[in-house]
Amino acid sequence: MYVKCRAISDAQKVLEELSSRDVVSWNILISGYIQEDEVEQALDCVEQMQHKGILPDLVTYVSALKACAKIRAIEMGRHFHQEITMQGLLQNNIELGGALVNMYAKCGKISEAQRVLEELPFRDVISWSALIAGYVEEGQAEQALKCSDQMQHEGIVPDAVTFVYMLRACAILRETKRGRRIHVEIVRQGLLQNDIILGNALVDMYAKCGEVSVARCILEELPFRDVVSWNTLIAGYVQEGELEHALNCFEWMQIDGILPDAVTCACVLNVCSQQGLIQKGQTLFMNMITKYGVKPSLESYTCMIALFGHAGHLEKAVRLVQEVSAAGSTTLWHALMGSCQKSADVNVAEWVFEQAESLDKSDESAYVLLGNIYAAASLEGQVKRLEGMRIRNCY
DNA sequence: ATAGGGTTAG
Repeated sequence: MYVKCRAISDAQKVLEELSSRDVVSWNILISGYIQEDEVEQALDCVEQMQHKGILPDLVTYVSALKACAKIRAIEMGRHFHQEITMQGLLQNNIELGGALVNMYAKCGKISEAQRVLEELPFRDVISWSALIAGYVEEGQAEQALKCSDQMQHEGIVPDAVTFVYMLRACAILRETKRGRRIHVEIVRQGLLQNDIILGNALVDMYAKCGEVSVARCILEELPFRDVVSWNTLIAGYVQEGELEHALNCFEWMQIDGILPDAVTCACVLNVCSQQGLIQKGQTLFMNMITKYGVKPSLESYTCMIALFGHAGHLEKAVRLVQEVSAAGSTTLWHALMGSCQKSADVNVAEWVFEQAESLDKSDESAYVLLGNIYAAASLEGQVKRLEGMRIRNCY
């Protein structure tokens, strides 16, 4: 109950207070920690239970492998694999096989994942999909599609998850034709009616293949859309250089009742920055906090500073740098000085440098950047003078 | 009673 209510510390407390604990109570706590992304704790529990003389069962191993997959702990994963083999647990349990293939695939050990799959007494759509996923994540899209063929040759029908990976493979290869065949199959299975993730993967496949207008049609025909659907389409337009359309989608998504998230804001802010759309960028930057509940990241600031910098609104840019913590300011001075470098304006760069210096004398990067700008303008004397200053101020 | 694979940027 506590695990399902996401009150993991209460679950832990109850477990500690039990007069006796069996493998099931431990398994429940372990799966709870994994659910909360507290993977180290989960693995710790596996050790603790063994220490207390309780042997892991196949459910424990499934969770343990999932934990290893999450943090790419290949050595520990191999250790569990060994224990599983010694106990002969793979012979009669299909879930364990899937978890094992997934663990190797997530750790980037595709050939081991492949070998494990081949040696399983039973293969199903899940263990196959885990392997296909591994190939896709490694960028080996051809292999991923070959696997899906082989799977179907064994009489196993792809499901929504398999299709997501097959579509991603097509996107990597820009294989619109193959993607379209998969699309037909998905429609035939009626999978688009209640699966937004699959719908989004389809939109993404067409977008990445350069068919953004098709992607848009798919998006519009989905039974509903979420923030990822719109982000995918916006990214597609950006990729094709259709920035106007990208900005329009930003409006459409809000009309559609979807609140932009951090990904949306990052994309749109980049578009504003590329296009020199100061007003739009500034409005978005303000709305992030007040309307969308998105805390501007360091990248958002970098974007705004590049935008202000290129437009010559340096006071605004400097004020923005002053807003963020010292930890991020180095990056932002880089961005600001960088925008001076592009316009090759030595005077402006010097002014920005003075602003930076008055804030943080120990920061070397401002010296390096101004030095580069002097060098680009062949002002060797200034380079030397600056070097002298840097040595005095930074050491 | 507890357990396996999934989407978007740069």
